[in-house]
Amino acid sequence: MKETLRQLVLNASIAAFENKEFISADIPAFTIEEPKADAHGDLSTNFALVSAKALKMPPRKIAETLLRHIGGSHPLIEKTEIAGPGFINFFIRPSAWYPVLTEIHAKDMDYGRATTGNGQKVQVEFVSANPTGPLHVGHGRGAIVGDSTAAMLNACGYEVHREYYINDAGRQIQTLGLSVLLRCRELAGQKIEFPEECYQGDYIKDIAEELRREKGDWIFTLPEPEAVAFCSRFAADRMIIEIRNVLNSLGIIFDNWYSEQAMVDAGKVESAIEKFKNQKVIYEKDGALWFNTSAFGDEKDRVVVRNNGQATYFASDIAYHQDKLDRGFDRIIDVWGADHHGYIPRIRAAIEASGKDKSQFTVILTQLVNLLRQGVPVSMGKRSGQFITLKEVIDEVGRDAVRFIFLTRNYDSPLDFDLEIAKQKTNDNPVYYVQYVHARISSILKKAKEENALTIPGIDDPDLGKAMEMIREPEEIRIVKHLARYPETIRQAAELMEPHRVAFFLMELAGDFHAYYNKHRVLTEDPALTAGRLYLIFAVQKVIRNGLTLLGVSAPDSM
RNA sequence: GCGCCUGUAGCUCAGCUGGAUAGAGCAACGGACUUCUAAUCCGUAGGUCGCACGUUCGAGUCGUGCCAGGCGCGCCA
Repeated sequence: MKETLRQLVLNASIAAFENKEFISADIPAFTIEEPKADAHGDLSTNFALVSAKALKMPPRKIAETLLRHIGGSHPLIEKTEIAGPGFINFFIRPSAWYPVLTEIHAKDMDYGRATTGNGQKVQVEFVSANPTGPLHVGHGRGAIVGDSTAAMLNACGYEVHREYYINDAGRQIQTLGLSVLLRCRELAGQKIEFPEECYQGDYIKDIAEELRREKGDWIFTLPEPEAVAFCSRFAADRMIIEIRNVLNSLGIIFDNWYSEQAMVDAGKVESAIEKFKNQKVIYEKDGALWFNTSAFGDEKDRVVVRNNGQATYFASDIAYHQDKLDRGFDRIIDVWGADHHGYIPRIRAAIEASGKDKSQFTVILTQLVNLLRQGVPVSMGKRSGQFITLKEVIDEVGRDAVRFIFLTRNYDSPLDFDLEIAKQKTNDNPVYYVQYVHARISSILKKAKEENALTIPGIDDPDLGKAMEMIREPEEIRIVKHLARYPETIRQAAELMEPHRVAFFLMELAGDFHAYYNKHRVLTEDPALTAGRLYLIFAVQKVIRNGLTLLGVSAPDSM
């Protein structure tokens, strides 16, 4: 619809130019958009305002000229007007919206899908929490934002690859192993000193118990370094399984779990360092190796290999991102917690140093989550071991509500997650509001089926046209207009990587539907009217279902 | 001190990359179930868009400077 109008406006401006009424055919970018107020029509353009300078004419004069060339008898347009400083408002004929419904029914699950991605390969890496402890709600936010962003990119024709990077090399894994080993000794009755830098949580004890069940005292026969190494591997494997289960319970499935250790073992860190040494972006100073990140906009250069010969975390990340590029992804998206933002410039430097365009690399920073219970902050201290895990939150609140809550905020804003509010089945928790639409419509369709005289017209049904003509209540037109915006919403959400736009779209659509439902009956005495309304609400149900699916939220038939 | 993010109704948040009279939900108040699910709807009330300049036909949106809060600024991960 928008595109049709855009063409109409452009053609009219060209006609005016050829008629020497406009002095230029070079028109600045103008918009076609839905005005906020219904009184301003269905669609509106600022053409006359933005082109006033180029045409050296007052906006209202431009608008008049343009409208004269558009003429008064377009099949889509009921009427036009010039308003305010020079907006042109278009009022669309109700019948012009009907094809949207037919399109929804024809495309069904594919309604809203686009091909703008052109099959480009995109990798979305998210969560990637260290396997040294359970996931918390902050990880949950990244998980859900990452997963839904991936889903939206996929819906727009990108070939999406979801990946989890496992930090299973390095010191924190050693610490994990040591923590477990000490707990094993404790279980065996030995007196131990449990260091403060070890992981304090009870899950360490659980893993230690499991290890003892499987291996008994065997672990104590190993020399300490080997025992720690074994415990590290054992514990990390257990943690990964646990993490995977929790993410699965949110409906999140990764295409790949990428092991840092495996990458190191394959020599990829060394070869990446070698490569950048040859390019002279890695150099030696004070016995350490440095990456020349400041040449790419970072505050200062960063150490890659310490003077004791140990590679830093950054070295692994250089190699990892190099490997992503080598795997042929056109775009790389990393979802990180906001506390890692200082890390972006150096990773970006590593990407640019390998000759890639920085636009191919995007970081989504999800802001902090404050976990509350009835407005009171819940302690999140990892050190104390006293924290509420993501699993506990999901168990208490439910998958759909957790996902929706994280998706009704821009990831840029810090988020208060109140467990008590999340549990309530009210409008503080709008997931139910949206799902209720789906359930209500299912209920109507079921009833229509039971009264089997009432059926939804098929696309080839000769009576379809007549049925659609019955859709003319303002509340109905409002819904159809809303449905028409769905594909654009998905495109924007994907392009901007802002899945919350879809959640808000659904809430607004739900609002329109509930208002309609309370005012009008779908199942009536008039077969044509009923058919038209069934056609409408079935389309609503499909869009709600499609949108919820992208958000990873279920669309129940009854509630 | 420097960098990133945030600041919109009492609370939680939107605001479609600059449009017209700034919107929802919750909370408050008043109404609507013998009808397809009341997890719903209708109405009332609620605002100096942190503050100040600037950019232009037009600013919650862009720029600069302040103020407030959060998070970062290791040869840690």
